[in-house]
Parts: sequence; structure tokens; C-alpha cells
Amino acid sequence: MDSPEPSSKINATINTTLSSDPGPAQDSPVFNYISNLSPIQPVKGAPIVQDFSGLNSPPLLLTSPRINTHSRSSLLKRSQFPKLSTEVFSGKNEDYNTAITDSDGTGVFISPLGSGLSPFVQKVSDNNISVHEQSGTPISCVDEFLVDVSNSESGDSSNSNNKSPKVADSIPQPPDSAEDSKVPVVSIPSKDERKDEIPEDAARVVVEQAEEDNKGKSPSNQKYTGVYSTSNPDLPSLGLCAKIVPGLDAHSSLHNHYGDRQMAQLSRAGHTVLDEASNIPIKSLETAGDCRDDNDKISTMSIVPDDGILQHDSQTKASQHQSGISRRCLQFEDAQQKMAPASSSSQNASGIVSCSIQPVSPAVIEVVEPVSSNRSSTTSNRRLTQLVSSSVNSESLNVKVSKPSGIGLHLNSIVNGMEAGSGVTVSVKSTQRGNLSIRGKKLTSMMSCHPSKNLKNCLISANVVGSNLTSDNDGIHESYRSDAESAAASLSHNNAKLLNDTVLLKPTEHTPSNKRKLNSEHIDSNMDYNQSSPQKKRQVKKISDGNDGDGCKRCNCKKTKCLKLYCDCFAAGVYCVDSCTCQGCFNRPEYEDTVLDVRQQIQSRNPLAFAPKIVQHSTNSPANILGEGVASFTPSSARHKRGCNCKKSMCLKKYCECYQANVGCSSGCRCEGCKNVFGPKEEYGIDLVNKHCITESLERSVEEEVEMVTATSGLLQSGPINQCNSTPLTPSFRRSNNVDASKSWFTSGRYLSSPESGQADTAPYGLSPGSPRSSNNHDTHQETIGDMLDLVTFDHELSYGNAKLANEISPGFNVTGNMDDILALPKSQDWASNSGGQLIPQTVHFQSTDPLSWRNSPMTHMTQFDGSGMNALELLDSDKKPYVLEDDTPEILKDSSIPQIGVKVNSPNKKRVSPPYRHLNEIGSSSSGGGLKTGRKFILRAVPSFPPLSPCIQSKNVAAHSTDNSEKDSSSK
DNA sequence: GAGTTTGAAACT
DNA sequence: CAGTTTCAAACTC
Repeated sequence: MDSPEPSSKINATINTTLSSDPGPAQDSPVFNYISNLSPIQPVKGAPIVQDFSGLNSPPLLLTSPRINTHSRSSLLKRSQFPKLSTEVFSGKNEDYNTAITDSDGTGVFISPLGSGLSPFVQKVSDNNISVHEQSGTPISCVDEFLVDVSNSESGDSSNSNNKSPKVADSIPQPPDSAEDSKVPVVSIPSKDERKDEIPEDAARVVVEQAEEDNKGKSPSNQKYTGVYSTSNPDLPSLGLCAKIVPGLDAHSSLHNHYGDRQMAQLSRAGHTVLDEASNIPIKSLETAGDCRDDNDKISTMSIVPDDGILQHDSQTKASQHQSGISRRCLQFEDAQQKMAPASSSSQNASGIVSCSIQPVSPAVIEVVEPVSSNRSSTTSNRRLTQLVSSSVNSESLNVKVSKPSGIGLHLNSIVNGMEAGSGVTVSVKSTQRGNLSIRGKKLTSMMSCHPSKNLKNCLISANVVGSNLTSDNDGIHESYRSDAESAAASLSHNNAKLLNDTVLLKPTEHTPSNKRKLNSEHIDSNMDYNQSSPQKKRQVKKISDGNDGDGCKRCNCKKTKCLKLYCDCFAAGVYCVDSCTCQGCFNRPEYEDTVLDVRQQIQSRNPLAFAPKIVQHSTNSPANILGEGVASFTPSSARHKRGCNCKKSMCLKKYCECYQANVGCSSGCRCEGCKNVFGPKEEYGIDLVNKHCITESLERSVEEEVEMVTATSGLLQSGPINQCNSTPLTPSFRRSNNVDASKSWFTSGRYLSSPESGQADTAPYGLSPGSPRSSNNHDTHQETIGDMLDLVTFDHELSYGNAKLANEISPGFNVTGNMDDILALPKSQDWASNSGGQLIPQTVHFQSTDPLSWRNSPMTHMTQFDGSGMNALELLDSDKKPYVLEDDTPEILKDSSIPQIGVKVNSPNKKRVSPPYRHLNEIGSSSSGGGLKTGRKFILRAVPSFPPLSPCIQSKNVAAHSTDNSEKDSSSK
């Protein structure tokens, strides 16, 4: 398709981006180890994310160079799973190669942190997630997947083929419904037809970058075919693996390495996907269990320093499970959409989501990571996508389209959706408490995030993209929707958060305004092509009023090419659907790169641009989280991030975003004559809560951030408890730590699970990462860690999906009021930003997210924590009480029991209890060298308690953190 | 269906 | 940061 040049460019860009951000962290062997060690394996879960990340959200995270680092981290994690990928990695990206070299022997390590890997990993995670979800609603989901796959393949084959080519060749061609058929591979020709040349150029720009990246690593175009055929140097192994081992192992590995898309392609090539899908249903449950097992394994792996071992273990285990998983993964992209539904989460058009998340949560978590990784390694992801697309051409066309398009965007959409979800009251029913409950929360949050609209969009987009863009089969879409929605929602939340964060990072670095201009311009030119008949649009509008019956959004953009926030679909992080009446739409899977670039740009400007507008204010009690997260989302508790600015509508019409979201106006609103039925400004309960929790000033800033976080994570957290903390706290964190946090993230990263991460965590608290304290504390930490683990597992669930959760935790820190903590938090700000400030995940979050931040900031407080992890926990508990935010965290902690042990840091209030947790976790790992080892130990312990979740969570957290960091960096105001 | 209103997003 | 313009949805006729 594209000339090798593009790929080379992309590679260069990727390298630059990656090198810039991730370089340090990634390069460091520590990271690799950490990533490898880190329970991350959650990779399993992570895979889910990939799709989205790769496509939608991922871009946000991944796109930015910073993201790359994250992606690497994520990759590492995932890489563990997919040992196979190692080869691939080595082949694919230079960066990867470096990492890979280490792992080559085992192939496990994939270390390849390289962006390339991360994407794969993400994909894998996605797959896993899908599996989990499927487990929830295995059969139906499976069927859907199968159907989708078949559909997508059959239908997509044409589309996807075209699309893939387009992407590679020139994104520019708008996927006009009419021309959808054209979308065909190289669309370039179509460009001429449509005159989309300009748009094409824009798309090309994006594509070129990706291609360049690909080229650099491997022939861009070849990627596609090459990957599949193994022709590509990078991919060869993958291709082989895929081909050779159509089974789970191969798939899983492939997924991990290459990402879901590639996996899908491979699987498709082998036609194993369908078979796998068929298997999935049964396996789904198993997979869930497997994932847990994997996690356990992972944890064990983490314990065992040897990456290879870990990977091997995971591989072996995964192999069995993976067979199912990988299969899923393959389909997953497409399936993901479906998967979500499978998860048993059902969304109502109203945005109410009821999830039975048990299995899903893990997936969600995983998803998160993937996203970040994907984004960070956007290039790699892109590559993957490209590869996929290319491969798709040969065999499975579907893969590329379906996943990419839907996923990334969906994440955002989910978040946004949540917001929009007006009212979206997410009621998550966690069949299982503890881990499950958390998961459920996450899922729910995810779901909530994806309001009906978003979900629909996601589903639709995915479906559409994958299979039937042109012809909407209501029945089909709907069926997919349910699944896709759920999946998308789940993904979207996690991804959204991550993405948002990641996006922030990227935007700044990558394409400044220029890209936008180019993209927009190109897009504009392309718009004409895409322009669907106005009639359709109108019809759509009529039908759904912007929302499909299902609640999917449909846009009618005419000038923005659906690449600006004006476009509901784009704003929601969802691809436009056939039903959309938009003209010259570039918000389509075919233009994934463009979309991602644009998103990045927008995020660069406003990191929160894609964050959920509506944030839950935490009045909610933790109980909600556990049992019924949904309740927490009551409109009254929710708030609009920015607040409205209504002057004439009195907040009584949908012009008002608050009203539209079924949330009351808050102090943040500038509306005049507010009569919001959901709650006038003054009346807004949240404000009061916030006041209690935090100072007003904090509240405002926090609120915004929190809103973002809560919107994304808040839902997940749904846990009422966290809300208070989350919202207020997160903001503070973000503020304080934003800049540093990003860096810290990168450095320390999310590797909470990994020893390093642990180290990082510790470092932050007391000393620098390398500080002696880590060593001292290790033992204690380990013990605490054991507790922590429990908590963590719980937290992980939250954390997985939610970097936000972490953020939430961090917010808690802020709340605590310790300046030091705050500082530390800032680094973790990403966390805060991500997390609604929910505390629950606190421990986990801290661990995962904080670690990075902590490391970076050698907070004196940290030392305190370091002093005694247990103490820290205790302090935390005590802190909880004092701090308003604590309420949230405490609840969570209470739930988890362990976490509560809060450690007071220095500050009297120091809600930062969470930090201690982090420290605990991190401590073990945090200490640089020893940290890792300790980290491993910790991991082991943790595993036992919540093997499945924790690993995933950790990985997710890590990814999220990474993404968050990147985001913060980029977004750092 | 066309036109107007509205407020967010984007731009300056 | 504020003001203006642009945009698309919401709304009305």
C-alpha cells in the first residue's frame, strides 16, 4: 500500500516520540523487568484495551510520544503473556528490539516495550477482556462475536480490505457511505473520485506517520501482509506464531505482541478466530478464571524475577487459556464491541447500565493498559492496525476496521457518554464483591461512561466499521450494540481515561496545531466524499435525535468532518456510524490515524477535552461501589465538569449540557437564571460535599479534574465513597503533580506491580526511588503488601479500568492536605485526573499510579510511608477520617479492609493514606534495584489474595499510570 | 423540512 | 484570559 517511506517516517516519528518520552524509562532495563515482572500480565486483561487504545483512546494515550513509554510498559506487561511476540517485537520495532533482545530467548519478554509491542499487548488485553466479558454473557457474546466476525469478515472483507488499504495508503478518503465500498484499500484512487485528495492528504499525513513508523520498523505496507504472512521482519515471528499456532498460545502471544488487530488477522488467516469464538463461550468463563490464573501466574511471575519465566508461565498457562483467549482476541477487536455486551452489562438507551461484571472487570482493567500502551505506542498500534488492515486484505479484513475504529473512540465516547449519559445512572451489580465488585464497578463506570449514545456509537462504529458501514442492519447493529456497547463502554472508560491522559501527552508533542490544520483540511476536502446524503442524516436525527434508539449518537456535522468536538461522535470518542448524516466524515475507522492525530491535537490543547463532561460527585457511599455502583451515579451526585454557561435556556433545555446530562448545575456553572431541574447551581449537593471535603478553591480546580476523572473513572468507581475524595482530590493532584507526575509516571511508571513501580512508589513517599528506605521497608512492605494485595486486588479492579481511580486516590492525598503528599500526588496527578478520586482502588491505585509519581517526587512524606508500610496504611485509615475525601477512600479501604490501615503521612490529615498503600506496593518494588525484587515478592502475595484481578489491575494501573503520566505531561497545565 | 436559537468549541 | 466567530445540536415553526 503505502510506500515504505511512510512507514519509515512513522517509525522515525515513533522513535522520536517514543524515545523522547519513554526512552528513559523504557530503555531502562528496570522498566523492562518491571514490565515483565509486573503482574501486568494482566496483559490478559489489557488486550481488551488495545483495540480501543489503538484506535480511539489509544491514540490519545499512545499517540503522544509519552504514551509510547507507557505503551512500552504496557507492552512489557503484556509481552509477558505473549511470549511469542518477542520475536515479533524484536523484528518490529527497534525499540522493541532492544527490549526484545532481552526476552528473545524466552520471547516472553517482549520487553519490547516498544510501542509496537504495547499495542499488541493491549490488543491481547482487549481480547482477554472480551473473554471476561464473554464469560459474563458467554454464549450470546460468543455468538455475536462469531457473527460479527463472520459479518465483519465477510462484509468487512470488502470494507476492511478497502479500509485497511485506505488507511495505509491514504486515510484521506473519507469513508463516505457511498464510497464505503471504495474505502477499499487504497482509497487513494477514490480520493480522486471524490476530490478528497486534500482530505487524503490529511489522512495521509497521519497515515504516513504511521507508515513511516511501520517502515522504520518494517515495511509499512508489508506490515499488513507481512505480519500476517510473516513476511515482515518484525512480524515474521508473529505471523509464524499466528499461523503455526492458531491456538490460543499463538494468538495470545501474537495479540500481545502484535495487538488485537494483528491477532485478529492472524487468527482470521487461520480461520481460527471463529472456531475460537465458538470455543470462547465456554472458555470465556474459563478464560476469566484463566485470566485470574494468569494473573496469579503473573504475580508469580513477577515474583520470579526472570521475565522469561514469567512469560513462560503465563504462556504455558495462557497457551491453554489463551487458545480461547487468543481466539477471542483475534475476534476481540470486532468482538470487543460485542464482548462488552457479553460481559452481561446491559445498557439502556437512557445510559443506565447494569453490569454483571465479575469476569469483565479484569478485562476492563486490562483494557485500560492496552489503551495506554496502544496510544503511547500509537505508532506501533498503528502499525498493527495497518498490518491488520493489510493482512485483512489477504484474509481477515474485518480486524482492522472493527477494532480500531470502535475501540479507541469508544473509550472516550464512553466517558463522554457517561457524562452525557445524562442521567446515566450506572447501576453496576457486582455479582462478586471484592475483586468482582470492583470489577463490576469499573465496568459499570465504563458503562456509565458510555452512555447509551456512546455505546451505541461505539458499537455501531465498530460494527459499522468492521462490517456494515454502509448498510445499517438495525438488528445486527443492535445485537452488536449490546455487546459492543458493553465492551465499548468498559473499554471506553478505561481507555477514555487513559486515552484522555495519553492524549494529553501526545497532543503536545506530536502534532501541534499544524496537524490539525492538515488533518482538518484534508478532512475537509475528504468531507465531500464522505458526505452522506443529508436525507440519511436527517433520518438519523429524527430517529435518534442524535441518539439512536439505543442511545447511540449520530452526528450531522457538515463542516467539521467530525473531527472536532462539535461532533458528538468524535467528542464521545466514537466513530461515526452509517446512520450519521455527517458530511465528509473522517471520524471513521478508515481514518483512524487522522482521528487519533486530531484527538491528540485537541487533547494537547485541552487534556480534558475528551474527558467525561460529567463527573460523579461523590456523595456516594462506598457501599454503592461494592453493591450497587449505579446508585452513586445519580444525577444529583454527578456534575458537569466544566459546568454550563447557559444564559437563555435557564438550564432547562438540552442546550444546557448539565441538563442534557441529567445532572444538576454546580458552582462551576456560569449559567444565568439556572433552573436546572436536576439541581440548580447553588443547590448542588456536590458542592457542599466538596466544600466539606476540600476547600472551595480546591474544589473548583479539583472538580474540573475530578469531573474528568469521575466521569471516566467515577463511574467505574461508582463506589460512592470515593467520589468525594476522588473529585476534590483528583483535581488537586492533577494540579500539583501534573507536570511532574507525567514525568514521574514515565520514570516510575505504572509499574506498581513491577518491583520498580513499587520502588517508585516508595521513593516518592520517603525517599527517592532508590532510597534505602525501600529496602528496609520491603519486609514490612511485603507484609503490608499482602494486605495491600487484598486491597490492591480490590483496588486493581478499580484501577484497571481507571487510572482515574488512581487519580482518585491521589486526590485523596491532596485532600489530606499534606503539601508533600500533594506534591507527590501531582506527579500522580494523572491518576487523580483519571480517577474520579475514588478511594477504593486507592491502595492499588497508589501503587500502580502513584508509584511513578512517588518515585519522581522523593517526598519527605514518602519517607514516612517508607518507614512502615503498615504504619502508612494505618495512617491512611486515620487519615481517611479526617479528610473529607477520606470518606471515599476510607470506604474503599474499609471495603478492602486492608487499605484502611492508612498511614498518616506527615500531614495530620493526610488523607494520603493511599500513598502509603502505594508505598507499600511500591516500596517493595519502588526501591530501584531491590524494589523490583521486593516488588515481585509483593506481587506473589498479592496474587494469592486476588490473583486474577490484581495482576490485571496492576497492569492496568500501570498502563493507566503511564498513560496518565503521559497525559499529565502533555496536559500538565 | 426549513429556519431559528442556543451554547459549546474553536479561534483570535 | 477575554472576546469573537464558528459550529452543530436543539428547538420552533
